Amino acid sequence: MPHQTAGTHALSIGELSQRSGVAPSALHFYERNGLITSERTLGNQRRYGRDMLRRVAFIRVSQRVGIPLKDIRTALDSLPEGRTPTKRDWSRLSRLWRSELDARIEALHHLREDLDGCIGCGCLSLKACRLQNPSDELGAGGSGPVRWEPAPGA
Amino acid sequence: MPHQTAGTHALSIGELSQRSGVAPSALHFYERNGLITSERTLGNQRRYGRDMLRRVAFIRVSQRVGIPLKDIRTALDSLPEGRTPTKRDWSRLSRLWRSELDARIEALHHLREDLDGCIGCGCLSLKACRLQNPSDELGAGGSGPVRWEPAPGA
DNA sequence: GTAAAACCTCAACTAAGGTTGAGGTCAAGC
DNA sequence: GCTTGACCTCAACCTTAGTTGAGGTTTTAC
Repeated sequence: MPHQTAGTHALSIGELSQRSGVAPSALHFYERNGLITSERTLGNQRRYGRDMLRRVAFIRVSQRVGIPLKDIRTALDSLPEGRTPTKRDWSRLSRLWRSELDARIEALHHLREDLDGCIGCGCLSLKACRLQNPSDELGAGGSGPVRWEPAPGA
Repeated sequence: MPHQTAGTHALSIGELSQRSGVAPSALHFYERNGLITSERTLGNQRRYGRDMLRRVAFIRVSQRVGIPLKDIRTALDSLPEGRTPTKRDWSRLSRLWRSELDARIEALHHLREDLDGCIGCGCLSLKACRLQNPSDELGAGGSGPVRWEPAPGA
């Protein structure tokens, strides 16, 4: 540990890990995948700017919303280069997931209705039961709603 | 194709695949994992009873709800052996996922509230922002609510 | 100045839910 | 009776999101 305990110095990977609650191996992984960046010491050890704390925070929050890392990366790539992102920047990004979350909730409500129908009839019939014909709601080849669940078979 | 086109004969894997919309490779996979079963012809080809249609249907529906195959298998194992499941049986199983779905919806609502807070302040602060402290709601080592999302870091 | 803790890279492994391909067999129709 | 499509097994591979371990280097603390 360096002398400063809560100052403004660059963070080692251990410190970032501690403060963000994300394992060092995961931070390595994020860096390999372009989600975070680091400077290096003369001895090749990573040093993170303090804005990386918020960046990692954003990554975790996004994951909680269910966004895949690939998409999180795309969002992060839209941050301005050359300057530390402001609160306004982060605010904008967070807003991105808001509609995602709404859609997800909507879809679960639908699913619940359908499930209730099926609980009632116990049918699960391929012909009659809507639960059996997701093509209905995914557009069956058209450009329907976004497929927000992992979509097992596709 | 056999002569009967819509009768009551046992289904080949191709037929089950067609009628259920699930790829043969996935059916193989389900069988390997004990989610479905088949008889074999003298020539070692799979023949499925017609109740497998509903079984596969249940599997897909469950996946849409977000239940992992392992748990779907546990549910299926609770079906009575020796007789074809009735609608009542399927109804009971479907009801199993109902509370699962409710919990999921609940959790997303919470998350949305938290996200709204963060959109407002743009903070993502490790100290102040609830989104940053999921330990709050996961009990931080206690036995809190069920962790229903993949929980990336744990 | 040295020991221990922290760090480095790289490769291999994990889990879920499958898909793909090789090499060989079965069954249906003509 | 033979061809063709459907089927069989088994092993390897895919994606996502990482973890684990080996073997070696840096930093920190005393």
